This record gives sequence, C-alpha cells and structure tokens, in this order.
Amino acid sequence: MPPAVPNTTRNGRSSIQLAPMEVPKASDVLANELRERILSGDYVEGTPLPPERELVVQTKMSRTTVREALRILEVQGLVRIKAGRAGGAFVQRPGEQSMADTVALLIRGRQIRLAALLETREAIEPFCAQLAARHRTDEDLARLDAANDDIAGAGDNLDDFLQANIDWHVAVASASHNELLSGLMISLSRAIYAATENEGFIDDKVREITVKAHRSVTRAIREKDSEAAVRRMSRHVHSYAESIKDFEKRTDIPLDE
Amino acid sequence: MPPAVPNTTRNGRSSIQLAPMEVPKASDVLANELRERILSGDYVEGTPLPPERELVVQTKMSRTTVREALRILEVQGLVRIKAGRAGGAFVQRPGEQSMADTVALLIRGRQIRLAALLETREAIEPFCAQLAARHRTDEDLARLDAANDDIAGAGDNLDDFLQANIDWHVAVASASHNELLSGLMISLSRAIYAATENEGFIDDKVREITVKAHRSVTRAIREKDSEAAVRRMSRHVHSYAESIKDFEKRTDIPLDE
DNA sequence: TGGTATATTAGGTCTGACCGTTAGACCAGA
DNA sequence: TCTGGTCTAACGGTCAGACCTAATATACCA
Repeated sequence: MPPAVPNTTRNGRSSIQLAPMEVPKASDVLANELRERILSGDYVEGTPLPPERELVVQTKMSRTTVREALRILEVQGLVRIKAGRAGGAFVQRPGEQSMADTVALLIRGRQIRLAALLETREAIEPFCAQLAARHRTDEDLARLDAANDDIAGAGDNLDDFLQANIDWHVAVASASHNELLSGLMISLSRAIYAATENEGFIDDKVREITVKAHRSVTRAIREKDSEAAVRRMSRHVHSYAESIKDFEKRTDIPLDE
Repeated sequence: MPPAVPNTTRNGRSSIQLAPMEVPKASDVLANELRERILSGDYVEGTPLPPERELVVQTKMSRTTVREALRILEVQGLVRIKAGRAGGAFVQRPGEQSMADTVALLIRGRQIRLAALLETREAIEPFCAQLAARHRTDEDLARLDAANDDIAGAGDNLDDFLQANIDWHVAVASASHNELLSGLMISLSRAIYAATENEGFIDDKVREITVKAHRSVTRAIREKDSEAAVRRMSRHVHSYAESIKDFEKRTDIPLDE
C-alpha cells in the first residue's frame, strides 16, 4: 500500500523507484510490430509486405530504419526478400531450414563434441521412428525406399554413401510429421556427417550393417509397427555411436605412443 | 554420358542446362566473411570487431552495407552490439538463448500442436535426466532444490507454480550439460507453459503429484542414479501428457453437445 | 578525494541520390 | 508465329554525408 502523500526520503527527494529501462531501437520496434502481425496470422504466407518506401510513409521512419527491420525479419526466416519490379518482402513461415541453420551455428560456435551430437541423436531418433511408424504416409515410404536404393547404389563412393545415409535419416524424421523433431534431425544429421566424413571409419562392414539396419527399420515403419521401429532404430543409432567411440579410441591411442 | 558433339535439341538449339544462379548481396558477403572468422575462432569471445567506420575504410563498402552485415550477425547471435564510446560489435558465441528463440518462432509460426510439443518433450526430457544424473554438479543440484522449494511455496498462485515448474525442468536440462538439449528444453518449456496457463487443468491433485515426481527425480539425479532418473522422468512427463490429453477430451466433448 | 564538466568515440537515424534487376508492354525482323 | 530488342516503371541495393544520442575517459574543480 503506497503512502498517502508524496514519497520522500530524508533528503527531501522523491523516492520513486525505477527499474533499469530498455530503450529499444526504432528498427527493433518496427521489426517486433511486423513480426507480431505475421505470427498472429494477419498475413497469409506469400503475401507481400508494403514496399519499403511505402512503409517509410506509413511509419514516418527513414528508409534505413525500415530496411534494418526487414533485414531482421529476413534473418529470422519470417520474410523472403526479392529484388526487382514486383519484388518486396514476402511473408514466410519459419521452417525446418531456419531451425537447422541455428542449430548448425550453435554446434560450430560452441564446438559441441561429436559425442554430444550422438547422444542427442540417441535421444531423438528412436522417438522419430516410433512416430513415423504411426503417422507415415505412402509418400514418406517412397522417400525412405528411394534413400535405401541410393545407399545400395552408392558403390565405393564415400560422399554418395554419406549423403544417402543423411537422406534416409531425414526421411524418417519427416515421416514423424513433427516439425520440431525433423528440424532438429536435419541439422544433427548434417553436423554428424561433417564430423564423420574425414574419418576413415566407414568401411565395407559398416556399410553392410547400415544397409541392413535401415531396411529393417523401414520395414517396421511400413508395417506401422511402432514398437519394432523404436527398438530397431534405438539399436542402430546406439551401435553406430559405440562403433565411433571405439574407432576414436583405437585411433587416438597410437598417437600417444 | 554426354553426346560426342554439340548438344542440340530437335529445333537445333543448344541444350546446355544452367541452374538458377545466386547473386549474393554485398552485405551478405561481408557477413559471411566475418561469420567464418568468428566461428573459426580467430576472435576470442568478447573481443570487439573494428568500428563501423573503420570497416568502411577497410572494405570500401558504404556504412549502410557494413551496418546491415553487423545486424545480420547480431540477429544470429554472433555479436552483441553496444552503443556509446568504447562500444562496438563484440564477438559472442551463440548459446541456448538464440536456439530457444528460433524454436519459439518455429512453434508460433507453424502453430505446432500442443500434442507435438508434449511428444517432443517425452523424447527429450528423460534423456536429459539421464545425462543430468551422470554429469550434474553441486551448482546444478542447488538450482534444482531452489526450484523445488519455489514450487512448494507457490501456494495457490498459478503463475508462480508454472514458473517454478519451468525453472525446475530447465534446471534439469542445464544439468545435462548438453547445450543442444537444454536450448531445446528451454523453449519447449516456455511454449508448453504458454499453452497450459489458460487451461483450468492444474488442480491441487496435479500439483501434489508434480511436486512428488520432481522430488523423486531430483533424488535420483543427486544420487547419480541415471537408470532411476530416466525411468522416473519418463513416467512423469508421460503421465502429465496423458492427463492433458484426458483433460482436453473431457472439456471438448461438452462443446459438441 | 570525490564529484562534476567536457571531450571523445562509438552506434543510431535521417536525407536524398543513384544503381541494378526485373516484369510487362511494345515493336521489329526472320 | 516465333524470337529478340527496347523501353519504362517499380522495386530493392548501395552510396555519401550529415546530424543525433549514448557511454565513457579524462581533465578539472571543490
């Protein structure tokens, strides 16, 4: 309850207390305003925002400020900016891509250990497989089969093999129809790929096992057997992670001698 | 295999194929250059980039362009920009916060269903608990205990309860010392909070169960019993998700009659 | 010694101009 | 009827320069 009369302290000053205040920049204000409108669904995906010069008139801000605001939204994946006549800022809903980009930055910036990536994958991917078995469509199956074929047809080319490997894992994630999980898996796969490609650990035996494991998981997903899907995927990613750990142990020791 | 002599089609035209080409903008070029340098560790965290006007001299670009590049890096969480003398763009490594922000955008933008959020949490959080039990420090324990106390002391205030609830879940995630998982959990918790706060589903019984479950998980983490941690957490989040599903079923049906 | 001007250095904003790209309309030659 | 050239208007992209505002270092004074 506030005192009845003016707040004063012993020195006669007002004792009004203020918290540290944020003074947002003009471009942030505009960006926040536009972001709210976009996220609240005021604009349908694909509709263009007003041209920069029009926004200048409406907001009484300078073009510099307007452009910075649009740039912010672009980086956040909320608009796609096209130049030229009939260009402009077109509303976009953020997707798996923007999430994958952020995760990639986090991984590189914090130099996340390969072990942590594999850990995270062990947490997520079996669950993806489970959901995929429940929610997969025929299209999802087609993508899985295509990736399986690519893996088999990769021959001795390591890059082709790894790429097809990623495609399969991403296909499983997409089949879960949970965009949170699939976005995460996309970036995880890419990061694991990058960390794995220069290690000589992928030999013929690993490939053979991989192909087999993928086929058996795919089968479970096809048959909508979520129990089997989660079990097989769990086994697959776990043993893959163990193999890498073993491999690193084997290759690290000689360096110490 | 390409034909031996000029590629032609039936109308005698060349059939050379070109993919759509990207023409990067000046500000993107600069942003990419700086980003590479930051991520490759050329600058230690906290070191200031050259002042804008200095970059103008070095790059021969205009200040507008330089500023846009810096703004891009700021949004991506790679620099923190301070105004005033001794201000500038200070190198920062992207952290959980930037990831949480992106995930929040994804959730709002795609209007991810509450069910999907809960699904994702079921995938991730037990694993977090497991890692937390292995890697927790005394500080982590202190945070967990503090959150537990706050929950108990929340009284009848719903907001306090939900906030303390979040704090506990986030504390578990942090204790896993896997920044990927903790970033995800931070935004996940916040989103679930937002989706839950206006539903009248949190009654005294739910609270009681929650407090109990948290304490038992905390105990497992304290004792570094990862098996128990994963089991108890799994049970907790699963039953919470089931309760919400039940609640929604109960409250939806009357609307149809 | 401790507070208070003042100068300095940084980012933030604005103005106005011009450049580059693109869609669309129109025209001319094969 | 195609094909390519040309023009125009509508966009975003870039630039140069000025001024405002915030934060700090530093000299100064009580």
